[in-house]
Amino acid sequence: MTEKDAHQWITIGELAQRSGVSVPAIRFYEEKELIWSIRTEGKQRRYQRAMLRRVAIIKVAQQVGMRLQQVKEAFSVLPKNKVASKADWQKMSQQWQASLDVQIVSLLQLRQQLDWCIGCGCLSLQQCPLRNPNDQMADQSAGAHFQQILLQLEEKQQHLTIQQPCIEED
Amino acid sequence: MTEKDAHQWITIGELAQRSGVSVPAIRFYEEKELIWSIRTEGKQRRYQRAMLRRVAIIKVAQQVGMRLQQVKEAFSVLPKNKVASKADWQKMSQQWQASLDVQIVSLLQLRQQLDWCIGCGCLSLQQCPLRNPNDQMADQSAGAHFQQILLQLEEKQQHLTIQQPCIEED
DNA sequence: ATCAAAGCTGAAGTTAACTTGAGGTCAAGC
DNA sequence: GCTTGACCTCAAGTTAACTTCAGCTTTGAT
Repeated sequence: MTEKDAHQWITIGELAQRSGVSVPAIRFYEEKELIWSIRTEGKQRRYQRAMLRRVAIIKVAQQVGMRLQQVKEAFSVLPKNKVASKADWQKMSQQWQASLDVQIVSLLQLRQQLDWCIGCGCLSLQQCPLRNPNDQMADQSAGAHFQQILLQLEEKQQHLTIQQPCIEED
Repeated sequence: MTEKDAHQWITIGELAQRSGVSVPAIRFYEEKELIWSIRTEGKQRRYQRAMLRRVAIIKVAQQVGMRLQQVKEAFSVLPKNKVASKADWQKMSQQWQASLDVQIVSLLQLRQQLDWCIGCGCLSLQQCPLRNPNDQMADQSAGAHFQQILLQLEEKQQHLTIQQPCIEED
């Protein structure tokens, strides 16, 4: 192994520590084929640094209620046994967007249902999104209020941080 | 029981069917104290129509990755043994917003990470949000792009419907 | 009065996503 | 060359959120 090659591969402990998940969890992800490794002569796992990105994505996806199976399916468009290129990730991105958007909209609806629908007094009225899921956001004031929530969230994002330790690669 | 009283209480079967979850699931939620009922002389459960709202909230919350325990905690600010008032729901709403916002921001980050960060070529660059979680969205173009995503989502919401059968109450 | 559909309890089974433990092997610094 | 922390496999245990099953009771329509 050259100096450069040595830099290319990391141990399971390093992957675990730097991505913030446990060592057995990493093995579990590999068993489920969300990530992959090569083995040393002594049968120990060595991961490419690029796996850090995958584990990070797994973690975020789980935080928002996705199953490992869904993540695996999303990853399935990425090439096996070589590092994914920019184009590969782009392809995955596109295929994932629809379900991500459904997820985001669900959350926004939940937030609205609590923050706005209930808060503004439509608890028992016809225009409540909960009562009329197909017809929601129909009137102007609803749309305006929705946009306002989005703008507030945009601000909030500058300050919020999700738990995501040292990731540094490629 | 008067005509009006009879209308007030629904069976477990009706609650299940109209909220779109199974009968055992309803019992399970009650056992976990997310909902409650009174009993008939013959020990059968009878629910207030208002429980439909709770079950609906449970379902949406689960879709976005929340645990029943979290939902229970959120519900805990609502009054026990009487129907929650508008003020009660408002109180719950406020207490839930912070964690909801974290959740939404996580999702938006995931979406961005795939759709924007990777798609635009910063996969291996310093300004990637994945690499610099504390410093993200710092520059102008990032902010502009983020806002654009939000606006697209707003449109999308008019067409997307989450699975949520007949809810009609109070 | 009867009888089927709907309900009841309690216990056991299921799936996802891990964790914990036992018993043995590798590799890197002294 | 040896020791010790990191790694290995395999198996069993755990928690959440239910589902399924067995055996019995209630309800409501005829």
